[in-house]
Amino acid sequence: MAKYPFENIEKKWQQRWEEEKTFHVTEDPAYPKNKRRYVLDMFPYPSGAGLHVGHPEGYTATDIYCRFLRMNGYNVLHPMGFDAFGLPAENYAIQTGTHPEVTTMANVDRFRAQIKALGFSYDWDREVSTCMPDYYKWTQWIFLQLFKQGLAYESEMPINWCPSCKTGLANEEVKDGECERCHTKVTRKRIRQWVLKITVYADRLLEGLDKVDWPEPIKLMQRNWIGRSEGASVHFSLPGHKETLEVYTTRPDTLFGATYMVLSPEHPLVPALTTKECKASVDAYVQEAARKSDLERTDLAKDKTGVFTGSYALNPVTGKEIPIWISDYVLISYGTGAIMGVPAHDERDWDFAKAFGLPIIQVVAAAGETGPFDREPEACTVADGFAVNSGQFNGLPTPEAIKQITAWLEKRGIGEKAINYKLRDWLFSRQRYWGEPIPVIHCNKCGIVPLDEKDLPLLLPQVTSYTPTGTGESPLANIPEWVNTTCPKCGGPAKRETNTMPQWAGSCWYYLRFLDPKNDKAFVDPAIEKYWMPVDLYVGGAEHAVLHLLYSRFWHKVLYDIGVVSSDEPFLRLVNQGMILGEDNQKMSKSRGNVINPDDIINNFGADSMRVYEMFMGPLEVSKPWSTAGLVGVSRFLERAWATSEKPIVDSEPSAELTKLLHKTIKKVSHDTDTLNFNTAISQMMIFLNEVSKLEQLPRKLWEPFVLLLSPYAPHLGEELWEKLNISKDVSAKGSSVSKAAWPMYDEALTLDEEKEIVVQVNGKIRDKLVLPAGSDEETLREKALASAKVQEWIAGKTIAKLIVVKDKLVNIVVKA
RNA sequence: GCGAGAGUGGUGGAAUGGCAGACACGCUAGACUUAGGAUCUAGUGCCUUGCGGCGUGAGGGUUCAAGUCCCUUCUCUCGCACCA
Repeated sequence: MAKYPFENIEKKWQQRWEEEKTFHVTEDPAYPKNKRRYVLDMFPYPSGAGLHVGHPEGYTATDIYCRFLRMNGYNVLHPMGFDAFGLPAENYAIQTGTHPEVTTMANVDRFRAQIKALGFSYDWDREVSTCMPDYYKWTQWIFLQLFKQGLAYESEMPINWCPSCKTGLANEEVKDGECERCHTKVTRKRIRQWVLKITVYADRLLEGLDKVDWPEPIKLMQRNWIGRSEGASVHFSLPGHKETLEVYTTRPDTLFGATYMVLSPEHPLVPALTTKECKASVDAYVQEAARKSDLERTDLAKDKTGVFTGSYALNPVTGKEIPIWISDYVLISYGTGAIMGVPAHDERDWDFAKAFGLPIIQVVAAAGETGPFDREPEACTVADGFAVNSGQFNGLPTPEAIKQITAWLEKRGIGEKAINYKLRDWLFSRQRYWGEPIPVIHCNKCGIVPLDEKDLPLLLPQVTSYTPTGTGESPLANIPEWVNTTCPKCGGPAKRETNTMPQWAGSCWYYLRFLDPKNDKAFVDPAIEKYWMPVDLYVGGAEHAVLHLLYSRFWHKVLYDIGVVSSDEPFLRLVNQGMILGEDNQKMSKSRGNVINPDDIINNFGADSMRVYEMFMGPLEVSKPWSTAGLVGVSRFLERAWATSEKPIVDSEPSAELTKLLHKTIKKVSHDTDTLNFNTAISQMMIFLNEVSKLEQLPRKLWEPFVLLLSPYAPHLGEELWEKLNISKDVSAKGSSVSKAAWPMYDEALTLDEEKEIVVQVNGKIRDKLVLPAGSDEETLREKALASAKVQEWIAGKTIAKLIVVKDKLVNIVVKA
């Protein structure tokens, strides 16, 4: 069989689509709200390596879905753009002196060409790149809104610092104590930073998850990251000091068991609480802790360390003095940076008390435990139970004890109900060049002054050196003529902010810019925003579970609160595509040499084969290995479709059997495409084609619907086959495209079989099969089953205990010896 | 350690609690040929000469019936990791 001319076909149709703007979309009011869909891909970072086979997986899925929706009468917004600010281009600039804009634009061009070569139905008139001034003008504008809302502030806390990237990192960017990007060990550094108050939105971000159709694991990851917990604040008085020591605990019911306190080494009260005798050891410990990296303080040092401060606090319920220690197992960044030590009911406190010989008092007993409870317990128990050794609260089950002790504390003004989060504010500035300049000015007189909105965009200046200073200042700090400016408020001399925004900034809101990408009056026109938003389907990798997807939701909620967007959640439905592994079942990587290049596949097998194969590999959501042999199988399927199309088209009626198969196929492909189960939809099309390709002549009634079904999957071949079909109808004129044709309908009646194969089981084992008219009643099934000779052999001499009949499916005869 | 997900032929994978292995790859045999990642036909879970038996990581359970539901357990992948 001749190889089908995919090179010509694919080039031809890609040109046609481009020239005729086939996929250009407008806010046509004729479509009611329920006939509009916004289907979004996670836009790529245009790396120097070019497109990866992973990219087309999600892009093909959404493309098929969009084409399917259009053919079903929907107005579909399906845009693409580029996440174009980022470190690799800047690092390349440091090595070669080439401006990041030059490399980035070259990479964007390459990515665009590669993406277009796959025949996706994007509206390219809406393309955006986050590094373009007319785009980042609005990123800066959003920053100003955050600033005005009091959600952006400067801070000088010790932060995660990547010595290799020479920049600060957000908590979300640190994995296993390493920089997520370059795997360098993260150290701590104290420099001035811009921080966004994402914590203010913690509850809203949590609640919003209940409203969206996202994979549960992703929701769970976000919930865990936000890490809300309920408990109580307790104020311990400090004999000899005016201050009190506040701690946060989720187990106020264990207060009677608090036998010591621990402060984080960074806690502000440490100097005041340290007695003369203990000063030397405390100072040494504090210094040692400051020197350690986070990793050393956690992973490598599970053995508890700490020193006594020499001071005591009063346990508010027992009135006893308990010693105050410092230890690095208490984190300054969570709660109040201080804890009460309840060794009997907290593993960490148990370890600490054991290490330093501190008293351990049991205050919670398991249900049924009888005591006595006056001895030191043998093991730490964290489970709920009932209170013991807790005075008036004895006997209360844990939840009730928590309530009552909290109320008791509140009444005396020494404690109250409290809520805490693991989520920290978002460290938003980077000490690098290739990012959005933060649009604020530092004035000696007026302090921090935001730029006026009319002065946006604040352009990135040209620099001679891209090398980060490494001292905590960006390369922008080395350009005096840019840094030195005048204060917009007082007109006096002032300095520009030299930090830039992280890469997440541009990707936080790109889905909004796609709506109205050329608007220079607003970041999006409100009417257009209302027309499309929110995003109906968002497809991308799971690696963004807590980074991009949390940041985006945060910004979106702020934009909602200031009234510039109409929904409080941006992405209604999220689907994560699985990773495509190498043929060796390992993650694709240059070092393993198992990388598949999409360009090679397109050149050798065509874009349609690539698309259909990636969808045929398995379910969209799971990881699966690449197999070139599997690709060949799909390629043969398309070859066969082409070969079949070369047969003479006839208007005669197809056989009843094939008509039935056609209607079953339309039904299954329609359903499976709608639910994104592309692999089984393709399988059904293969079954159909295997039968139809046996014919000598091709009935139009079979072939037309099949071409329509195939066309979202293999759009170039689809167009070509459609054109071939319609030559006699003379509608191959300009503007005609299979993508504008109507999706085929099926007749439910024609999908039903007249005869059903009935399985006959004896004691659950298949002993015979009967063919009976569909809908045969139970009585008939029973009679026919019992009449079967094979069945008779198996039930001879036995008594029938039970007889189960499932209509149109099976008969199970349960017999006893 | 905690949390989540996944374990089905030689391979990728199908299966509203009702015929396990659709579809595809690979393999075997045959046909054909303009030797092409051809094409066509038949076969292909394991054991057994056969009747038949056994099979969805392992072990229990519920059910007339379990890949599917429940419990226990193992392995792998991912996420979090002293968050009080």
